Amino acid sequence: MDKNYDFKIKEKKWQEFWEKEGVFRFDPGKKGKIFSIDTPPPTLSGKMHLGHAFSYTHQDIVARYHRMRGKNVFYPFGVDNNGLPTEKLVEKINNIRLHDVGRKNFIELCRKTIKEILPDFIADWKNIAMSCDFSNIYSTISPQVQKMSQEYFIELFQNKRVYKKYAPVLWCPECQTAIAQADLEDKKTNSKMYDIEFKTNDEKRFIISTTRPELLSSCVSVFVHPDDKRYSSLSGKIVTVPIFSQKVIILKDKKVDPKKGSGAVMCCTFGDTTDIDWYFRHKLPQRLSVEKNGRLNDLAKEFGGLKLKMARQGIIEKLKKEGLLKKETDIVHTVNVHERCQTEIEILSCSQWFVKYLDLKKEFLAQSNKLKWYPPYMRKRLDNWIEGLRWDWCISRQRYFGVPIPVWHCKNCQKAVLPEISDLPVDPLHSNPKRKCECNGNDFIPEGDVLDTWMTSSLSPQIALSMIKDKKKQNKMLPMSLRPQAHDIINFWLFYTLARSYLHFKKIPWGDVMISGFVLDSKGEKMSKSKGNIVEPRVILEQYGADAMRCWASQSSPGDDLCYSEQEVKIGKRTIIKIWNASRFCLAHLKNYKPKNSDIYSLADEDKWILTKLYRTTEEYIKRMEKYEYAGAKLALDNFFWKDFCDNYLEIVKLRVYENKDEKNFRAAQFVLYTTLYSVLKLYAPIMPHITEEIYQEYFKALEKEKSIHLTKFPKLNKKLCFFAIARKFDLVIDAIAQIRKYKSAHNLSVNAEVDKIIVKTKNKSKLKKYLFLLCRMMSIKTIEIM
RNA sequence: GGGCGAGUAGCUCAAUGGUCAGAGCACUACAUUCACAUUGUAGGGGUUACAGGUUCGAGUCCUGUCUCGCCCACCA
Repeated sequence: MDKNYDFKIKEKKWQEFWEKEGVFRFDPGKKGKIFSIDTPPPTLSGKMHLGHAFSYTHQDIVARYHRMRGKNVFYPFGVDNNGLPTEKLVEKINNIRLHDVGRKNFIELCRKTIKEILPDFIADWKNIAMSCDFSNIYSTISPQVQKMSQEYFIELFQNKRVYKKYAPVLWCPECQTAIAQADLEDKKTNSKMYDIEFKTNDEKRFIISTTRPELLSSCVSVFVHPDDKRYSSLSGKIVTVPIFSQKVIILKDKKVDPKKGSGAVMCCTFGDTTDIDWYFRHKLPQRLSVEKNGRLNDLAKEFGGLKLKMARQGIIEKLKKEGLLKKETDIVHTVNVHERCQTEIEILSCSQWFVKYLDLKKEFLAQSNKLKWYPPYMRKRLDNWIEGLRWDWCISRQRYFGVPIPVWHCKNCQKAVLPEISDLPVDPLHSNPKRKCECNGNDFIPEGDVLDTWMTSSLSPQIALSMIKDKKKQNKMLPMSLRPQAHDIINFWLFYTLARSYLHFKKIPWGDVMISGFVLDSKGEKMSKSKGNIVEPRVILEQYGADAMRCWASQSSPGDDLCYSEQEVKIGKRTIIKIWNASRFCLAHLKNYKPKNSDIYSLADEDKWILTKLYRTTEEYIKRMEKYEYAGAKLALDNFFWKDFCDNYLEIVKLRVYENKDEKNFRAAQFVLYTTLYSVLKLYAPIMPHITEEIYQEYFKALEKEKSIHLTKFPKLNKKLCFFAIARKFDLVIDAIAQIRKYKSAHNLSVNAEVDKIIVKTKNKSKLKKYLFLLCRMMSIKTIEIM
């Protein structure tokens, strides 16, 4: 073995080897119980961020662990490259806006851009040593996936779970599309509360408070609290809205908070969700003055055509001039913004497609309860979300690059006409139905909207399994074993997948759910471009390598956030070097050694001690890993490897391997070095796949049939190599060694310094006696007295 | 406002209700041929956020308080 381990050369070498040899290719016919993973298909973006490197490492450790436990692991890989996120990326890269270039050109540009950036993007996942089957990567915009997405849409349509309706919807004026409840985010904003004077028909003046004076033209009523005595005489009266002069009625509703502002509030169609509620409950008229492009329309009179912010300024100025603006107060309040672009959302009425599921909350909660959550408390997040659902799922997007909604509308009777399954995928804009409408009509208006990207990615279990040719096998693999993902998309991807699985199959999509936390910067703050505290995985890989990065990532438990610390990546690198050097020592004494079972009859007590510790460590490691506690498993292994094996056992065994006097005794030591080192490597393999592969190939491969350490199985827990009583006795020797080291350290002596006589204090005089000779030789002491 | 989680050494975190609460990092001292200075040995460092309670025994269980983080709701 070389003196130094060069990760830059070796990591690349083994990644290429795994790929070339198809080490992680899935073979449905292979022996072993299947362990299937619903890998999160990363959303296509320029490059991987550290949060990805972190959470994908966790799932990869799990995949590698189960593979080495003898399971047949199905670990697919896909890329989510359709819909709004991809469109936003393409707009950014090419510095264009979708509506400016037109549908055809934009879709072409999307395809071209994806083709250019996809290989580099996928390479990032290979570089962190994901053990996915990369021989067959799915893409959510591929014709096959589009076909599936449309097919399942049609199924929902036929089951009356999907409907189109003219209704108030959440709207992003920036992206110019309807969005869903899940796409909202909170944002704290500095704003102003304006007190504006209204006047009733009989000239009574009163104040309403609003943060959105630009919606005055949309005002359809004024609300006060039923018990608010200040306004009891006003209710039922007609008021005139300032500037726009529409007459509206004053109504009572308990939702009004008398303490807020003046206690009187205007209701607009639509300012917020309360307005929608009032619109339906009080059967109010609609006055929609906000257009889809975020500008006011003619209802806003001279402010028509202005963007909302400009309109607000103009309206405020006019109110001031007319003496109707009584007060401005600075406030900080939270507004809903679109998660993809941070633009404040509007509510407007238009025709959209929805998945009807609000009636299924109870069923969804029951499904959530059937899942095994790691950590368990994450379930509450989902349950909370399900309980708080208020809108059916709006699934249509007024965008271009996505899965088209496979529907035509009959011009004659307005009915929706759907394609045949065998004709999928279709783009209604470029094809016609193959048969006439039921009404005999033959003229159609194609549906131009595309599906919400989550409509497709919520089918990830089906998409992943569709890559397995054997249909029977596919069905048997549902539910899948595990969904690993980060906690930020529990409300999106996890929920939607659970919902789809229930709607289509009445099944849970997977048995286990493992949730990863976030990566924070060294100060515990979120990483963001604006703060300039982003750490790129590429930089870490370049400097310390993938194994070191994985070593860092594996110290956090499921659900826990982790602060990035370069110092801790360095510890990962140190561990790798330690493994390398310990292996060099062991292998130097294992030349031409072939393990024989008979060697165990000559085991010395120190051998039995370390083998027992190994047994216990392996047991603990497996126990932890089965519960997805990779951090705990690693901790147990680190302690064993560093302290028990390197610091103590290797130091003790040196006497024997260097002097090499007794053949049997020597072979026993070799047996232990072989067994322990090999076990340590295997147990480290899921966490640090490259260094362990390198040492396996260097030595163990010649004695094994598997072409990669990652295809070998973990050491079996063998009771024959477990000697609890002797190990307990030998702990006294370890204690004595510690005492002697302490003495030498206190007297500024080197560990090897010769000492004439040392007195060791112990309660187990008789037990320790047996080991005095060993202690003397190991610690360079002439005589030891025990007390 | 509702829900969830966390609070243990300077920092990052361990610890089935059961020995004197442990590691790593950082700090200090010492040690250099023999796997490894990308090292080893040792040392200092604690009112386990606070206040009660249950128990033979509490970092761990219960109640309350405080602080921080996250999710959801509110958004006039």
